[in-house]
Amino acid sequence: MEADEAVETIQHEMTVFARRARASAGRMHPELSLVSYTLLGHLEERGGCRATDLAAHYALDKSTVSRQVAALERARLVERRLDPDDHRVQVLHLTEAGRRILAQVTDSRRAAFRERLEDWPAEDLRRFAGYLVRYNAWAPPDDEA
Amino acid sequence: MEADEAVETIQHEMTVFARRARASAGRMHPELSLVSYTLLGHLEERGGCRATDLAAHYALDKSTVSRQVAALERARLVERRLDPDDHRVQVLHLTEAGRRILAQVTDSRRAAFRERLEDWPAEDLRRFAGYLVRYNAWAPPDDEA
DNA sequence: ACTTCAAGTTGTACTATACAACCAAGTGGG
DNA sequence: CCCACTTGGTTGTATAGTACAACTTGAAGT
Repeated sequence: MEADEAVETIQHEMTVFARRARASAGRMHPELSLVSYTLLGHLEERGGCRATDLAAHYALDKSTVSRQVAALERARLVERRLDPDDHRVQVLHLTEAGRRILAQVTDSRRAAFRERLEDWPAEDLRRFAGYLVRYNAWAPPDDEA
Repeated sequence: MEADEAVETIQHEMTVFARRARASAGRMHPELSLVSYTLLGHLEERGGCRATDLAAHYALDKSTVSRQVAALERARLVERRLDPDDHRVQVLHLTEAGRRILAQVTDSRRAAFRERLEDWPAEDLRRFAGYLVRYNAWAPPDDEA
């Protein structure tokens, strides 16, 4: 395979993947959309942050995040704590239920990935993981993420 | 990196990518959504097919395809030809304009990918492409695509 | 204090999608 | 030959996710 051809293949396969991902994620976990899952994961990693940070980090409009967070709060997966120093700010935290659901969905996603990748040699897994990190780390001129 | 860790990284990075892809594809090409682009590409490859085939191939509801195709027809990018042997069937074909737009978007997407991948050694490109093909080729128990 | 800025919410609109109900055209058994 | 069934497609309706614009409230700077 030529390098140019490889680029085209990458383009094609990434496109295929992108088209499939949301729908299949939704089918796997009707209880937690890909976006909600991502936001919950971010909260877990950071141990709480502001809606604005989520919006900036994921290139979503603040209104979008506002509604997502409202839904997550209704579902009792996150809670908001008013920042005592700046009353405009609501710091978002996972609830116990949120942590539980997140862990559960993460497990089930992990199981799906494991199954999908179970026949791969360890060396290929490592390389593939590395390539993906490198691919995603690329910062576009006008950042997209 | 351990193999398990690699699987987690793959999961994480694929998730990140999936979340970003549609939005950025939309921003790159407001004139042709990712789905429309994919459908047009399919028509180009096959040189015409039925709406039902598109629906089956991309795991989309026939109503979804119907509306997408209707929009593409309104935009004069595809045309429908009634199958003379079976009047239920409409065979879809790219129009000249459709071919043109498709080529243009493909070029611009290709340029974006090339830019993103320009610093990669050829060997890495080849391997990455191979991994993606292999990843996407996996047929889930209850197929998703 | 008045202006300006920042964080969020709400109104509105649009796209992609699914499911169900439907129509129209073939197909096959009695 | 007719009626039931199947297949390809459209339309009605509902939902999720998203953006943009207008607004509210609180903070900060001159």
